[in-house]
Amino acid sequence: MFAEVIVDIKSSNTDRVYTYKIPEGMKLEVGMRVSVPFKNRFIEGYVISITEQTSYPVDKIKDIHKILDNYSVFDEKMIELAKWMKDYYKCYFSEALQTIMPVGIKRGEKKVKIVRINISEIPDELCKRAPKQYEVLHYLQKRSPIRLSELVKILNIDYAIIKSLQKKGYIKVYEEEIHRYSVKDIERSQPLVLKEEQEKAVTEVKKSMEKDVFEKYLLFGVTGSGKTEVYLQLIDECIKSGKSAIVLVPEISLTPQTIERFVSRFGNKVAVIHSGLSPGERFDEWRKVKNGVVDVVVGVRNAVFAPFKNLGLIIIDEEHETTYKQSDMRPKYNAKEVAEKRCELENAVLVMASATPSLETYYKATKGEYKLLRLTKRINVSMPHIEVVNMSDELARGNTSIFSRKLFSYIKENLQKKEQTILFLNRRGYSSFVSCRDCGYVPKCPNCDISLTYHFEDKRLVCHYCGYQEAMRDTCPKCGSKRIRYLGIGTERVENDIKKFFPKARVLRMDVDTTKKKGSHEKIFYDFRSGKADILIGTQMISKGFDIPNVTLVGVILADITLNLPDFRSSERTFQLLTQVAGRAGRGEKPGRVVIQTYEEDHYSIIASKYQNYVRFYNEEIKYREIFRYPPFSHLMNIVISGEEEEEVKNIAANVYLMCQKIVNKLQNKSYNKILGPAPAPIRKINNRYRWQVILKSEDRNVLVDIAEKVQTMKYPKNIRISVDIDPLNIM
DNA sequence: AGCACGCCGACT
DNA sequence: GTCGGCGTGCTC
Ligand SMILES: [Zn+2]
Ligand SMILES: [Zn+2]
Repeated sequence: MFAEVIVDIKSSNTDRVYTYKIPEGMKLEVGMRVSVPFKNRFIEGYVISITEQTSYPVDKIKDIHKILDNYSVFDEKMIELAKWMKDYYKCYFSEALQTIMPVGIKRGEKKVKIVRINISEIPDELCKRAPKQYEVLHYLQKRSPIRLSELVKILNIDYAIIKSLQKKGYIKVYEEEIHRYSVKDIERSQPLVLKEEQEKAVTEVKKSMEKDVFEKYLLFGVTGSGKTEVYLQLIDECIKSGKSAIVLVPEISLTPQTIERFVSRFGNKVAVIHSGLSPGERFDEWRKVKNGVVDVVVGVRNAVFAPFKNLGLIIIDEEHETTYKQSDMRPKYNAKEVAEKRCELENAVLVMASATPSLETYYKATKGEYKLLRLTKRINVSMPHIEVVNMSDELARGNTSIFSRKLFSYIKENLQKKEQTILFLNRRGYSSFVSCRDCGYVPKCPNCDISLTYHFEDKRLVCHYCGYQEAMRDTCPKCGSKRIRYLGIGTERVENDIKKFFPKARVLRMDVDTTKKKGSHEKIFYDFRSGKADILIGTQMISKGFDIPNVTLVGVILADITLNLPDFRSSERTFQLLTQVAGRAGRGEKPGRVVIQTYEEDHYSIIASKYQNYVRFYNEEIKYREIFRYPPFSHLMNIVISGEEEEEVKNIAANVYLMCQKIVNKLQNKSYNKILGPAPAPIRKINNRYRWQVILKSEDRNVLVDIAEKVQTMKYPKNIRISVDIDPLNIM
């Protein structure tokens, strides 16, 4: 008997199946982790199938060394899922499998090679005789011990150098283990009586679950329409029919309150996977699922891989959230797509829910790919009163402060009434844009229609998608005004101005600076909630999460910042943000007021937010997407080239561009394909590495996948790194 | 010749 | 990703 094994090596030429012999008496199962001989060492591998025969010459086949766990990690469907992931996201098979695997499973077994210097003085003759070896020793005098792989990368050397130093006894190389750093009783709740719309949604989804068929739903429910109760009753139905359910929740809203709602209904049948778990704790939760101890998993992105044997339902709360996309690590997967695939493989039902669905999702719902369920009525929540203030008017009337007269007077009133205020300001971010203070005009790229980024160094306006450039203007092309310049405000400025105008107000600030420490985010919320401050100033983070009943005023200092992010989704982000921010005002019994300050009061995102009308926003935005062929009318792919020498990076980026062009030109089908760039990435330098990017736009996702394959297997100079993201949600 | 070092291909 | 083998080129 033979086992087909995927080995744990991240390289394109080992990304295939290797055949091993199963020794007599070894009780090997499909999906087990094993240790196998590979060249002259032992490495980890994953058994993806067991066969009677093999086409590979039997005399060359080695035996499996040993089984690593006493159970199978992946069932057949999970292996199928990994196969799909590696093809869909163009990653190695081993990476897909490791993404599905719980991190804690490896415990202390993983080893790394460590290099330690063994002499105090570097022999003089080495300097001339073997300069590279001298360099290594010189470096080790400053930093030793160090990981071998790190040393090789930093000094850009070959392993042969280490080998000869080791032979001479100047250094020692040894293996070391990687150490991992190392629910209470809640009163049970009863199902609530559903309102008509909720009842209808539950009945509809229930029908599909009973039929055991793969079905996809979009639950489009306004803020406060009781989506969670719908989830709870669907899960209840699912469990009753002997199946299990997964609920994906954005990290930020996985609060004690949220967890309590699930635990109070389903008790110890619920496992919670949040990002604060240590690898060991994660592994424990994973085991609970595997052993059938729980029926429900509530968790963040990677909870989509919860290894239920009989999955019936996946719910994705706040479906439009970008946290469902893993953008920092390979594979760059989106849990929404993975969930869809998993449901297909398991004949389960997928329910995606949002008050502000992503354009792609709503588009698919209009095309009938997702069945649309609506919750239009708010339960026990009144809609806040939303007002938009045109900041150009304020300037025209001589008000140069960052607060409009309206917002200023509302803040004053709120302070007198002892009611709380939230002032929202988008993070100034890594890029800045230019706008006309008189008419709101913002220079955009003629090719891509995204806002141009202002570069302070050379005073030029640059498009981060395609590299288009123009000189900074001194007059507005729309109205002729000379007041066209960089626009941006930081949270410090808002805090200072509040202190200046309202010296007695107690202010809390919540931004990247004040929330660096773990738990500080929660502490600020707790302090504010318990009334320790009158005004909370914050960025993105305050738009979701905790309910604060006493907040009756929300001020958006400058909606333009979000509106002009260099991203084709900036309008969508703005609408989502403003809707969420509006939901923060008046959640208690007191009615809320929202003031949105902007220079672009006629923008459809702003108008639709004012009337809290998603469909109105959607109808405008979808037109723009179609004209400029952005998703859902195409797929994007972002290729980032990084390295220490900017010139080199730029040249490689140009090569990558040419290669993409060659592939596109050779295509037989006449699909729409466009290659943009190369352009400097919005974040031009990270960790001393310069970054350039090439962006591709294609109607046919397979074209992008093919190019991703070629780009990733191409040879590059050492120190040049390539990162490919298909369907990116953030282009940085 | 003898060593240093970069490059290439194979690993079941 | 990691290893050994091999070719080149420099020094003794
Ligand atoms: Zn103007
Ligand atoms: Zn452009």
